[in-house]
Amino acid sequence: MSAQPSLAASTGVQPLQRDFFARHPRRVARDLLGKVLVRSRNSKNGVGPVVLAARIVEVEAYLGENDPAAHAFAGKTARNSVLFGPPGYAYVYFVYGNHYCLNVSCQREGKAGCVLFRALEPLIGLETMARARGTVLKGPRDLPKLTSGPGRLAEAFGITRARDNGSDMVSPQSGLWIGDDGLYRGRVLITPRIGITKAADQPLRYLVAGNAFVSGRKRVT
DNA sequence: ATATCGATTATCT
DNA sequence: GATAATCGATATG
Repeated sequence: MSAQPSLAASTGVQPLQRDFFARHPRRVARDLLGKVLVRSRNSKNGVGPVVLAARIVEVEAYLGENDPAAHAFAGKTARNSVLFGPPGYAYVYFVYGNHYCLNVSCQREGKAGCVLFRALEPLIGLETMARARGTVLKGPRDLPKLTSGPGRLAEAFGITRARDNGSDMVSPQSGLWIGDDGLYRGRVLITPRIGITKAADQPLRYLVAGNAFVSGRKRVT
């Protein structure tokens, strides 16, 4: 037994294996629904470790060099090099001069592919997320604005390219990882991807049916 | 409730 | 110089 309980133990979440990500982005995207994104890092004022956790409820698959909408489409560059590396690593990019977006690499070295995180359902550390978002929680109505949308969830988790690009999302020690708590059951809905102009018709967006934290307008299904 | 628009900068042509 | 895997504010029904 270690002196401190492991983060996996304290959150009740077991990290995913590398193999999970060594598959086609469509498979990975589908199977990421219901898993848990965990942030752990030392706090600045030394009060204690910061732990954030949220359930993944909406993602999009990007298919690499054959997908006109993917950052990997034009080949490997300094910006997207993580996508061409091994699976299970964080690809963080900056967009519209304002926001960071989080992806996880898939498939295998040399074969780019990834999944974009679009919405989360907060589980642990809601107040910290609200602070990071520059808001104060007054009621349940405020919760979706914390983590519904790729830019919002990145801000809530304090994700930046400088800090997190290239992090190993299979290792709790990296401070940003994905795990399974075995609790989730939900129905999956598949729709076209959002906010893109190329290949906008392909159904590569995966979401949990009826979940209140999914981004975009409410939908009756 | 839905539509439109401006902000702001890394990256690529 | 143009564009962008977005968000929040403002305008309008």
